[in-house]
Amino acid sequence: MDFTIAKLAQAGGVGVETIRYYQRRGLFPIPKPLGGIRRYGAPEVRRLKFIRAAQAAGFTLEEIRELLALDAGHDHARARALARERIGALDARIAELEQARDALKRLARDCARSRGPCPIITAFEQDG
Amino acid sequence: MDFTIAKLAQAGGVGVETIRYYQRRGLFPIPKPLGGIRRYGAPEVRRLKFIRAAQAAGFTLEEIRELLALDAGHDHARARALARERIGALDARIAELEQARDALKRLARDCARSRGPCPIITAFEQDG
DNA sequence: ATAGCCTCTGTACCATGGTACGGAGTCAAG
DNA sequence: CTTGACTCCGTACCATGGTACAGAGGCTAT
Repeated sequence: MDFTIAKLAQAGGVGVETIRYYQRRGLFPIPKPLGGIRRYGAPEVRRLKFIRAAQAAGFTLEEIRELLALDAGHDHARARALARERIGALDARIAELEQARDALKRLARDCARSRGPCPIITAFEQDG
Repeated sequence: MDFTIAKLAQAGGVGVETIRYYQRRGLFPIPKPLGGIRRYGAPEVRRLKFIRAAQAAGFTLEEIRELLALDAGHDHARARALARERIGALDARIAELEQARDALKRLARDCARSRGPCPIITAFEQDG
């Protein structure tokens, strides 16, 4: 509950430089130090975890900055708009990756059986 | 069937500079010009489409370069190893994106109904 | 009170996948 | 036989998301 930047970084599973980077990017508040060194606590750990989770959902740091700037979470409309936008992008990306995965699976199967040019390479060349 | 670089780029839906970049990266052969200017044909269009398809599947340009270097597609074993590796990564990434999407969907629904702090923001802070 | 580790600040550098630009050469049409 | 569009080449620059490092100062244990 009383962290230096290194402890905070460790708690969030990131590097110290990453925290500083987030501070520079405006994703992270810069607490006023009690004498030269900044102290962090549970809210900062949560914020850090939020950033990582949002990143996993494909939000860019800039979008995350905006989400965080919807101070205390009272601008529901804007947050929902960002969420909907991201859900759409996620649906599209998931479909794309599934298609790619299924194509690769088929090809890997065929490849094990065929002779001559590898289907993994030739197939992509046809319908790519 | 007789393309300059601009036509090739157009056929593949990329920019001219992107083709040159691929040439520099070794993903693309540099045909010997018939006098100062290079000519491309159907095989180059296929190769370009292959590159774009492989990118959509999440291969890096370096991996694509390797796939293409499995000259004429005869190194099945290596191609399959790359494919399997990529399939695993795709499965993992798809699962991650699905989880993120489902979480966002739930939150967007809750957000429409709630008052006070927005669930989209607070929820990520809990379980992020 | 000093060694040794940590912090702060600023700046530079990295990988990835391009994108832009200047200068010179090429090519087809008028 | 020149104009205008395109090509080639090299180099520089861009965004994204960090990562590294130098120099100065702070903190803690001995």
